[in-house]
Amino acid sequence: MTDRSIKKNNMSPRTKEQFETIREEKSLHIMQSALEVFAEYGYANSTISQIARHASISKGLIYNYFESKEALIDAIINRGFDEMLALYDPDNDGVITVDEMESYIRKVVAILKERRIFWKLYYQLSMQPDVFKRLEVRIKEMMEPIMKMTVAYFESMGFENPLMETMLFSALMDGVAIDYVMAPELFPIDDLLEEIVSRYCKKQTI
Amino acid sequence: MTDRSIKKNNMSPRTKEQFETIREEKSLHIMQSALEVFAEYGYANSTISQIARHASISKGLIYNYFESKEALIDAIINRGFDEMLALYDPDNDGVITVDEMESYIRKVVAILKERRIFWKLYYQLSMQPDVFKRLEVRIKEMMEPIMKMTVAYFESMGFENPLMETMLFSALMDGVAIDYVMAPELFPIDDLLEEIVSRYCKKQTI
Amino acid sequence: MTDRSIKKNNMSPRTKEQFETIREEKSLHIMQSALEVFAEYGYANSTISQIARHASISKGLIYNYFESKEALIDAIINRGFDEMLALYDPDNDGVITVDEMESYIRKVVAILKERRIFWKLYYQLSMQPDVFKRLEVRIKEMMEPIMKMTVAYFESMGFENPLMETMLFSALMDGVAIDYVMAPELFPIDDLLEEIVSRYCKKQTI
Amino acid sequence: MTDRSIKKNNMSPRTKEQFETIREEKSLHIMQSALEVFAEYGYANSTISQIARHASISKGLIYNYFESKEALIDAIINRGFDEMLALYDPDNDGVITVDEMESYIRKVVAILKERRIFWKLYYQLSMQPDVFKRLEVRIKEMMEPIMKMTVAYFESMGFENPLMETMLFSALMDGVAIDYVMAPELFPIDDLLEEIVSRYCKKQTI
DNA sequence: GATGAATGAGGATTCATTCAT
DNA sequence: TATGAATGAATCCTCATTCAT
Repeated sequence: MTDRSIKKNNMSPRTKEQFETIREEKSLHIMQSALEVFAEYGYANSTISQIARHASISKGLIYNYFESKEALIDAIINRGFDEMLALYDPDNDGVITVDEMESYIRKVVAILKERRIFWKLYYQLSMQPDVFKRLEVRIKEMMEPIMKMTVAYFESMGFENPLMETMLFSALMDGVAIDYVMAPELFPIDDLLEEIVSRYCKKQTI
Repeated sequence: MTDRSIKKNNMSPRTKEQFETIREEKSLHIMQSALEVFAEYGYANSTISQIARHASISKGLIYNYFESKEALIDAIINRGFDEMLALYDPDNDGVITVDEMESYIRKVVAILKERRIFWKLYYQLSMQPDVFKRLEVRIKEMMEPIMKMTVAYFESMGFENPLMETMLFSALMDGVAIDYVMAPELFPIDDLLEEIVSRYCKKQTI
Repeated sequence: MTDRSIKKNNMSPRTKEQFETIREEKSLHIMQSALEVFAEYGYANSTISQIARHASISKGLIYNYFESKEALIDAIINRGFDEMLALYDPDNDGVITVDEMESYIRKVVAILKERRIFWKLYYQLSMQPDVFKRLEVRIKEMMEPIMKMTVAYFESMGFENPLMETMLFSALMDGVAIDYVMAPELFPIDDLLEEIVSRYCKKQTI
Repeated sequence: MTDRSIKKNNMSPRTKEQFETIREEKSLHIMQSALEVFAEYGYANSTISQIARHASISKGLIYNYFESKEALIDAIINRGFDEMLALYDPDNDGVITVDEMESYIRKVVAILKERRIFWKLYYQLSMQPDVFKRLEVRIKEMMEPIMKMTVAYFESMGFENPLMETMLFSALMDGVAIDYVMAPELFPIDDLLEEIVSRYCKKQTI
């Protein structure tokens, strides 16, 4: 009560901060709702009306926050990438240890599980030629350090052909991700995770 | 019957077989053109007009051969599946030898290379929830014998957990396929093929 | 006056007059901003948001002063007309002298130059059928005395067909106004003004 | 009857010529219908639906013939210009005689009367800043030879300041055109025409 | 008075599909 | 069989206007 009266102590307009908070929250809400709809029905099959309904807002409001349907999906994807980078952060310049590799693999799987819907949409879009073009640059930016790290890792592990090993490893991870994302209930990702870890991160003793 | 064949003789219109051949060819031509357009622009972004233009025919004619855009894509996919099955034909009920496994892997990659565009479209569609539903049954039908075969293979090879090995193997093959299909010029599929073969089909000698 | 300065001293609320002055000023500010936007982009292409931005106020505030976009443009036009009438004031009931005619012509041109933007908008709107209907009555009201005066003038000057002369004169003035308003830098209105004056207001001496 | 049976003698597709005829006719029909709607309600207030209804066709068909509403109005204006140029054709390089000037003035008025609706739309649009920009180049192209001719005429007629005379004359013609186009029933254009002719094309005899 | 988030009716445009020829 | 004109439902997007604060 007191709380409330403080908040609405007068009829003056909202402060800049209040507006910013609203924008931030609503923007996220729209992105989340859109993500769900896109992932469920596919980007092309989802309509702005559907998203608005799902988010319990009006169509027009979406355009108050995003220039277009395309800008909306771009924002969603970019935010997803940012989140992943924040979680992942591969700023290792030097040698990757076995432990670090294990940690990386586990992180990838954890993110996959936590944000499965996002990754479902991501894979859906990345197969779409036109969207792919828009994502290409960011994807390359993101993948490069990871690839480098992986090559370095396999080198340090004494593999004969680290580059090929990296490609095999990447393909495996891609395949695991897609198979899981498309049918999580059928895909025992945790078991596979352990297997992959034990296969790629066994500390070579003796 | 007789009546008909008599009529056909003067003014010599085409025979029934000729008609059918023409229909068949035209139908294939449309499917091929559509495949190319779909793969290039994505299914949803491709219009019937575009396909007609690409095939150098009229819009209307497409509807003479296919009920709808959906029927067209279904026909393309089914034909692709049929082709693959024809090439592959895994009717081995019994034990799979190492040679057979190698042959299988090589065949998959060969098909992938030969009909890359088709597979690009296939992966694109299979990520699309609505299309996926239509494909699901056929995919499962196709995959089941392959999965069975693979499990049997790993069993016969004495793997501890053949089912998991199969999933890892499938994920790897999926990943390889997707990575290749999306960026063939960057992906050294032939090298990887040899590596995979040597890894999974090494005759375990003592 | 005294009153006002007293009240201002103790944080006290503004007087009624102050409020009205503020309202009046803000209202004028909005009208001026809107005029500029309308003239630049055209009435239909201008949005309330644009006007608000141009006036550095919020959208909502505009509706605090004007019922609607239509009411806003009406207010602008009416104010422009009022200003013109105030400047012009053709309350001559009797005979118009040559000097009066000259003065009238000069005034029209002066107003045109001073408030070019307004007239640009005016011509823009008057060509728009729907807006024209709303303006029609006022325009006729304004034009009638001017027309009458002009007819009387040409009569008094001994023209054979004063009505036609009036129409020609009006058309000329209209044409000059439009040509100037649309491309002021290309149109030597001052030279033309002198020519028109010398042509229509030469005191016919013998 | 016979005629008809010839036309529909078989069920074969339309020939290229037939299609071209259809396109040409329908395109003109749409432009004419759109012109009427635009002139009546103003460009911005007219909807494609309205035009379609007025033309008794579907909305979609309009887009089969014109890329956009903008392209439609551009086509209308350009066609109007072309028609005028075809009628007018001022390829006089040398001296303009009094008769030619008279003929020109009469032609302008005749065109104005014949295609009043078009000119009403034209003036409406030319006041619209955005449309004006698109028309500007063509207008200048069209006006230049006319202006040149007029200057030459006034020069040859021994006027002191032919350039200013040309501007006055143009302004007068503009004013006449606009006044007539906006309210033809109130504007005695034929009388004015005679007056203008007699004023500007009197053969100066001694 | 002032703000800008929110609404929703309305308009331009697209495109699968039909149909007359 | 083959053509492309024609349809109209569906969709994106805009923007005047309202409203809570």
